[in-house]
Amino acid sequence: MGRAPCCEKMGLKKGPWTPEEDKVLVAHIQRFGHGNWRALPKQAGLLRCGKSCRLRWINYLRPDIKRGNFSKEEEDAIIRLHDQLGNRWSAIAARLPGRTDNEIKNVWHTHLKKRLEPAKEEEVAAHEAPAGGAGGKKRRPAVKRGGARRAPPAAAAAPVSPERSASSSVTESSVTEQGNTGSSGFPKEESFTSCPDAEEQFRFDESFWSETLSMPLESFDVPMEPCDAFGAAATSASAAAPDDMDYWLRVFMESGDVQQELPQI
DNA sequence: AAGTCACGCAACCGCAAGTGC
DNA sequence: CGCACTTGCGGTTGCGTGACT
Repeated sequence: MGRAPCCEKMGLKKGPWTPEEDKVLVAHIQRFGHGNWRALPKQAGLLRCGKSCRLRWINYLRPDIKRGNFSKEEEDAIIRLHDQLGNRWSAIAARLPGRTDNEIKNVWHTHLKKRLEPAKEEEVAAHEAPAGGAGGKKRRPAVKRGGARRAPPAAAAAPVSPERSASSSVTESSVTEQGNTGSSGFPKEESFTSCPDAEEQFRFDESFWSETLSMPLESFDVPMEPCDAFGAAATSASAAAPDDMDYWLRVFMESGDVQQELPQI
Protein backbone atom coordinates (compact mmCIF):
# COMPACT_ATOMS: atom_id res chain seq x y z
CA MET A 1 0.00 0.00 0.00
CA GLY A 2 2.35 2.76 0.74
CA ARG A 3 5.58 1.01 0.06
CA ALA A 4 7.84 0.33 -2.78
CA PRO A 5 6.75 -2.51 -4.99
CA CYS A 6 7.83 -5.89 -3.77
CA CYS A 7 7.63 -7.51 -7.12
CA GLU A 8 10.43 -7.06 -9.50
CA LYS A 9 8.05 -6.88 -12.38
CA MET A 10 6.18 -3.68 -12.79
CA GLY A 11 2.69 -3.72 -14.06
CA LEU A 12 1.59 -6.31 -11.59
CA LYS A 13 -1.56 -5.46 -9.78
CA LYS A 14 -1.58 -4.76 -6.09
CA GLY A 15 -4.13 -4.05 -3.45
CA PRO A 16 -7.43 -5.71 -2.73
CA TRP A 17 -8.43 -8.70 -4.77
CA THR A 18 -11.52 -8.61 -6.91
CA PRO A 19 -14.04 -11.45 -6.97
CA GLU A 20 -13.00 -12.18 -10.52
CA GLU A 21 -9.39 -12.59 -9.53
CA ASP A 22 -10.44 -14.81 -6.69
CA LYS A 23 -12.37 -17.02 -9.01
CA VAL A 24 -9.53 -17.33 -11.43
CA LEU A 25 -7.10 -18.17 -8.67
CA VAL A 26 -9.36 -20.69 -7.02
CA ALA A 27 -10.22 -22.37 -10.28
CA HIS A 28 -6.60 -22.60 -11.27
CA ILE A 29 -5.48 -24.03 -7.97
CA GLN A 30 -8.30 -26.50 -7.95
CA ARG A 31 -7.32 -27.73 -11.32
CA PHE A 32 -3.58 -27.62 -11.18
CA GLY A 33 -2.63 -27.17 -7.59
CA HIS A 34 -0.01 -24.65 -6.63
CA GLY A 35 3.27 -26.36 -7.05
CA ASN A 36 4.95 -23.20 -8.20
CA TRP A 37 3.61 -19.99 -6.82
CA ARG A 38 5.91 -17.92 -8.91
CA ALA A 39 4.66 -19.36 -12.14
CA LEU A 40 1.07 -19.65 -11.04
CA PRO A 41 -0.08 -16.10 -11.77
CA LYS A 42 1.21 -16.33 -15.30
CA GLN A 43 -0.39 -19.66 -15.87
CA ALA A 44 -3.64 -18.47 -14.41
CA GLY A 45 -3.52 -15.22 -16.28
CA LEU A 46 -3.42 -13.09 -13.18
CA LEU A 47 -1.56 -9.83 -12.99
CA ARG A 48 -0.33 -10.61 -9.53
CA CYS A 49 2.92 -11.77 -8.10
CA GLY A 50 3.16 -15.27 -6.78
CA LYS A 51 3.51 -14.05 -3.28
CA SER A 52 0.27 -12.19 -3.50
CA CYS A 53 -1.50 -15.23 -4.91
CA ARG A 54 -0.16 -17.40 -2.18
CA LEU A 55 -1.24 -15.00 0.52
CA ARG A 56 -4.67 -14.65 -0.94
CA TRP A 57 -5.15 -18.37 -1.13
CA ILE A 58 -3.82 -19.11 2.30
CA ASN A 59 -5.52 -16.32 4.14
CA TYR A 60 -8.78 -16.11 2.34
CA LEU A 61 -9.59 -18.56 -0.40
CA ARG A 62 -8.73 -21.88 1.10
CA PRO A 63 -11.92 -23.87 1.52
CA ASP A 64 -11.15 -24.93 5.05
CA ILE A 65 -10.91 -21.43 6.39
CA LYS A 66 -13.20 -20.69 9.23
CA ARG A 67 -14.35 -17.13 9.10
CA GLY A 68 -16.05 -15.05 11.71
CA ASN A 69 -15.39 -14.20 15.28
CA PHE A 70 -13.10 -16.19 17.43
CA SER A 71 -14.78 -18.17 20.14
CA LYS A 72 -13.76 -17.87 23.73
CA GLU A 73 -12.13 -21.26 23.46
CA GLU A 74 -10.13 -20.19 20.47
CA GLU A 75 -8.99 -17.04 22.14
CA ASP A 76 -7.96 -18.96 25.21
CA ALA A 77 -6.09 -21.37 23.02
CA ILE A 78 -4.27 -18.55 21.29
CA ILE A 79 -3.29 -17.02 24.58
CA ARG A 80 -2.06 -20.31 25.88
CA LEU A 81 -0.20 -21.21 22.70
CA HIS A 82 1.33 -17.79 22.47
CA ASP A 83 2.57 -18.20 25.96
CA GLN A 84 4.22 -21.43 24.91
CA LEU A 85 5.37 -20.55 21.42
CA GLY A 86 5.74 -16.82 21.34
CA ASN A 87 5.05 -15.01 18.10
CA ARG A 88 5.14 -18.15 16.04
CA TRP A 89 1.82 -17.50 14.45
CA SER A 90 2.05 -20.26 11.93
CA ALA A 91 2.66 -22.76 14.67
CA ILE A 92 -0.28 -21.43 16.59
CA ALA A 93 -2.42 -21.47 13.49
CA ALA A 94 -1.51 -25.08 12.92
CA ARG A 95 -3.26 -25.88 16.14
CA LEU A 96 -6.37 -23.91 15.45
CA PRO A 97 -8.34 -25.58 12.69
CA GLY A 98 -9.57 -23.20 10.09
CA ARG A 99 -7.64 -20.24 11.34
CA THR A 100 -4.77 -18.63 9.54
CA ASP A 101 -1.61 -17.22 10.99
CA ASN A 102 -2.51 -13.81 9.67
CA GLU A 103 -5.88 -13.90 11.28
CA ILE A 104 -4.48 -15.05 14.58
CA LYS A 105 -1.83 -12.41 14.42
CA ASN A 106 -4.45 -9.76 13.84
CA VAL A 107 -6.61 -10.98 16.67
CA TRP A 108 -3.66 -11.05 18.97
CA HIS A 109 -2.61 -7.54 18.22
CA THR A 110 -6.10 -6.07 18.26
CA HIS A 111 -7.71 -7.95 21.11
CA LEU A 112 -5.75 -10.40 23.12
CA LYS A 113 -2.61 -8.39 23.55
CA LYS A 114 -4.47 -5.49 25.02
CA ARG A 115 -6.45 -7.77 27.21
CA LEU A 116 -3.35 -9.36 28.60
CA GLU A 117 -1.20 -6.29 28.75
CA PRO A 118 -1.68 -5.43 32.41
CA ALA A 119 -1.07 -8.93 33.63
CA LYS A 120 1.79 -9.35 31.23
CA GLU A 121 3.62 -6.33 32.47
CA GLU A 122 3.67 -7.68 35.95
CA GLU A 123 4.80 -11.02 34.73
CA VAL A 124 7.59 -9.65 32.62
CA ALA A 125 8.76 -7.59 35.47
CA ALA A 126 8.97 -10.70 37.55
CA HIS A 127 10.80 -12.89 35.06
CA GLU A 128 11.68 -13.28 31.42
CA ALA A 129 8.94 -14.09 28.97
CA PRO A 130 8.62 -17.85 28.63
CA ALA A 131 9.09 -18.23 24.92
CA GLY A 132 11.36 -15.29 24.58
CA GLY A 133 9.29 -13.91 21.77
CA ALA A 134 6.14 -12.82 23.41
CA GLY A 135 7.45 -9.33 23.69
CA GLY A 136 7.61 -8.89 19.99
CA LYS A 137 10.87 -7.14 19.35
CA LYS A 138 13.21 -7.35 16.47
CA ARG A 139 12.93 -10.20 14.07
CA ARG A 140 12.64 -13.70 15.29
CA PRO A 141 13.37 -13.24 18.90
CA ALA A 142 12.21 -16.66 19.87
CA VAL A 143 12.98 -19.90 18.15
CA LYS A 144 14.62 -20.04 14.77
CA ARG A 145 12.03 -20.65 12.19
CA GLY A 146 13.97 -23.21 10.33
CA GLY A 147 12.98 -26.12 12.44
CA ALA A 148 9.39 -25.71 11.56
CA ARG A 149 9.72 -25.67 7.85
CA ARG A 150 9.58 -28.26 5.14
CA ALA A 151 11.80 -30.85 6.69
CA PRO A 152 11.29 -30.21 10.35
CA PRO A 153 14.31 -31.50 12.24
CA ALA A 154 12.37 -32.86 15.15
CA ALA A 155 11.17 -29.36 15.82
CA ALA A 156 13.07 -26.88 17.80
CA ALA A 157 9.90 -26.12 19.62
CA ALA A 158 8.55 -29.35 20.92
CA PRO A 159 4.90 -28.41 21.11
CA VAL A 160 4.67 -27.88 17.39
CA SER A 161 3.35 -30.80 15.49
CA PRO A 162 6.33 -32.23 13.67
CA GLU A 163 4.77 -32.96 10.34
CA ARG A 164 4.01 -29.38 9.54
CA SER A 165 4.30 -26.17 11.36
CA ALA A 166 1.78 -24.07 9.62
CA SER A 167 -1.55 -24.14 7.99
CA SER A 168 0.09 -22.15 5.32
CA SER A 169 2.90 -24.56 4.75
CA VAL A 170 0.94 -26.29 2.15
CA THR A 171 1.94 -27.32 -1.26
CA GLU A 172 0.60 -29.66 -3.81
CA SER A 173 3.61 -31.77 -3.17
CA SER A 174 2.52 -32.30 0.35
CA VAL A 175 -0.48 -34.03 -1.03
CA THR A 176 1.52 -36.29 -3.13
CA GLU A 177 4.42 -36.88 -0.86
CA GLN A 178 2.70 -37.20 2.41
CA GLY A 179 -0.78 -38.03 1.43
CA ASN A 180 -3.31 -37.15 4.04
CA THR A 181 -1.33 -35.75 6.88
CA GLY A 182 -4.28 -35.32 9.09
CA SER A 183 -2.65 -37.22 11.87
CA SER A 184 -2.49 -34.17 14.05
CA GLY A 185 -6.20 -34.27 14.37
CA PHE A 186 -7.23 -31.14 12.60
CA PRO A 187 -8.03 -30.46 9.02
CA LYS A 188 -5.36 -29.19 6.75
CA GLU A 189 -5.78 -27.54 3.48
CA GLU A 190 -4.03 -30.13 1.42
CA SER A 191 -6.43 -32.69 2.62
CA PHE A 192 -9.59 -31.01 1.62
CA THR A 193 -9.97 -33.10 -1.41
CA SER A 194 -8.92 -36.39 -0.02
CA CYS A 195 -9.72 -36.16 3.65
CA PRO A 196 -13.10 -37.32 4.87
CA ASP A 197 -13.52 -33.94 6.57
CA ALA A 198 -13.13 -32.20 3.29
CA GLU A 199 -16.79 -31.84 2.62
CA GLU A 200 -17.37 -30.26 5.94
CA GLN A 201 -14.57 -27.83 5.49
CA PHE A 202 -15.82 -27.11 2.06
CA ARG A 203 -18.95 -25.61 3.46
CA PHE A 204 -17.26 -22.61 4.97
CA ASP A 205 -17.78 -20.55 1.93
CA GLU A 206 -20.25 -22.56 0.10
CA SER A 207 -21.84 -19.85 -1.92
CA PHE A 208 -18.54 -18.61 -3.16
CA TRP A 209 -17.34 -22.04 -4.06
CA SER A 210 -20.49 -23.09 -5.73
CA GLU A 211 -20.34 -19.95 -7.74
CA THR A 212 -16.75 -20.46 -8.61
CA LEU A 213 -17.14 -24.08 -9.50
CA SER A 214 -20.08 -23.35 -11.68
CA MET A 215 -18.19 -20.87 -13.76
CA PRO A 216 -18.11 -21.67 -17.42
CA LEU A 217 -14.97 -23.41 -18.43
CA GLU A 218 -14.58 -21.02 -21.28
CA SER A 219 -13.64 -18.44 -18.72
CA PHE A 220 -10.26 -20.02 -18.70
CA ASP A 221 -7.76 -20.43 -21.39
CA VAL A 222 -7.27 -24.08 -20.98
CA PRO A 223 -9.65 -26.94 -21.55
CA MET A 224 -11.14 -28.25 -18.36
CA GLU A 225 -10.31 -31.65 -17.04
CA PRO A 226 -13.30 -33.74 -16.18
CA CYS A 227 -14.93 -33.05 -12.83
CA ASP A 228 -12.98 -31.69 -9.94
CA ALA A 229 -9.66 -31.89 -11.50
CA PHE A 230 -7.95 -30.67 -8.40
CA GLY A 231 -9.22 -33.47 -6.28
CA ALA A 232 -8.82 -35.99 -8.99
CA ALA A 233 -5.43 -34.67 -9.78
CA ALA A 234 -4.38 -34.76 -6.21
CA THR A 235 -5.68 -38.24 -5.84
CA SER A 236 -4.15 -39.61 -8.92
CA ALA A 237 -1.01 -37.70 -8.31
CA SER A 238 -0.99 -39.20 -4.90
CA ALA A 239 -1.25 -42.59 -6.45
CA ALA A 240 1.67 -41.71 -8.63
CA ALA A 241 3.45 -40.01 -5.81
CA PRO A 242 7.00 -40.68 -6.92
CA ASP A 243 6.28 -39.11 -10.22
CA ASP A 244 3.97 -36.28 -9.47
CA MET A 245 6.02 -33.83 -11.43
CA ASP A 246 5.45 -35.89 -14.49
CA TYR A 247 1.81 -35.93 -13.71
CA TRP A 248 1.54 -32.17 -13.52
CA LEU A 249 3.66 -31.79 -16.56
CA ARG A 250 1.23 -34.02 -18.38
CA VAL A 251 -1.67 -31.98 -17.11
CA PHE A 252 -0.09 -28.85 -18.47
CA MET A 253 0.72 -30.51 -21.73
CA GLU A 254 -2.85 -31.61 -22.11
CA SER A 255 -4.13 -28.23 -21.09
CA GLY A 256 -2.78 -26.74 -24.23
CA ASP A 257 -1.27 -23.58 -22.83
CA VAL A 258 1.91 -25.26 -21.92
CA GLN A 259 3.48 -24.12 -25.11
CA GLN A 260 3.19 -20.59 -23.91
CA GLU A 261 3.75 -20.99 -20.25
CA LEU A 262 5.95 -23.92 -19.64
CA PRO A 263 9.13 -22.39 -20.98
CA GLN A 264 8.84 -19.76 -18.33
CA ILE A 265 8.70 -22.22 -15.52
C1' DA B 1 -26.23 15.23 10.27
C1' DA B 2 -21.46 15.91 9.73
C1' DG B 3 -16.88 15.32 11.17
C1' DT B 4 -13.35 12.85 13.75
C1' DC B 5 -11.32 8.97 15.85
C1' DA B 6 -10.25 4.24 16.71
C1' DC B 7 -10.29 -0.33 15.38
C1' DG B 8 -10.17 -4.47 12.42
C1' DC B 9 -8.72 -6.75 8.57
C1' DA B 10 -6.48 -7.60 4.23
C1' DA B 11 -2.41 -7.12 1.97
C1' DC B 12 2.49 -5.95 1.40
C1' DC B 13 7.45 -6.17 2.48
C1' DG B 14 11.81 -7.99 3.88
C1' DC B 15 14.23 -11.69 5.50
C1' DA B 16 15.37 -16.47 6.63
C1' DA B 17 15.43 -21.15 5.39
C1' DG B 18 14.98 -25.07 2.22
C1' DT B 19 15.94 -27.06 -2.25
C1' DG B 20 17.98 -27.83 -6.61
C1' DC B 21 21.73 -27.21 -9.70
C1' DC C 1 30.42 -26.79 -1.63
C1' DG C 2 28.50 -22.65 -3.02
C1' DC C 3 25.06 -20.08 -5.40
C1' DA C 4 20.56 -18.90 -7.04
C1' DC C 5 15.87 -19.45 -6.70
C1' DT C 6 11.50 -20.24 -4.34
C1' DT C 7 8.73 -20.59 -0.47
C1' DG C 8 7.12 -19.42 4.03
C1' DC C 9 6.95 -16.50 8.10
C1' DG C 10 6.50 -12.49 10.99
C1' DG C 11 6.15 -7.57 11.20
C1' DT C 12 4.01 -3.65 9.46
C1' DT C 13 1.03 -0.66 6.83
C1' DG C 14 -3.07 1.56 5.35
C1' DC C 15 -7.87 1.41 3.81
C1' DG C 16 -12.63 0.73 5.15
C1' DT C 17 -16.00 1.00 8.54
C1' DG C 18 -18.30 1.63 12.78
C1' DA C 19 -18.46 4.33 17.10
C1' DC C 20 -18.31 8.52 19.22
C1' DT C 21 -18.58 13.63 19.72
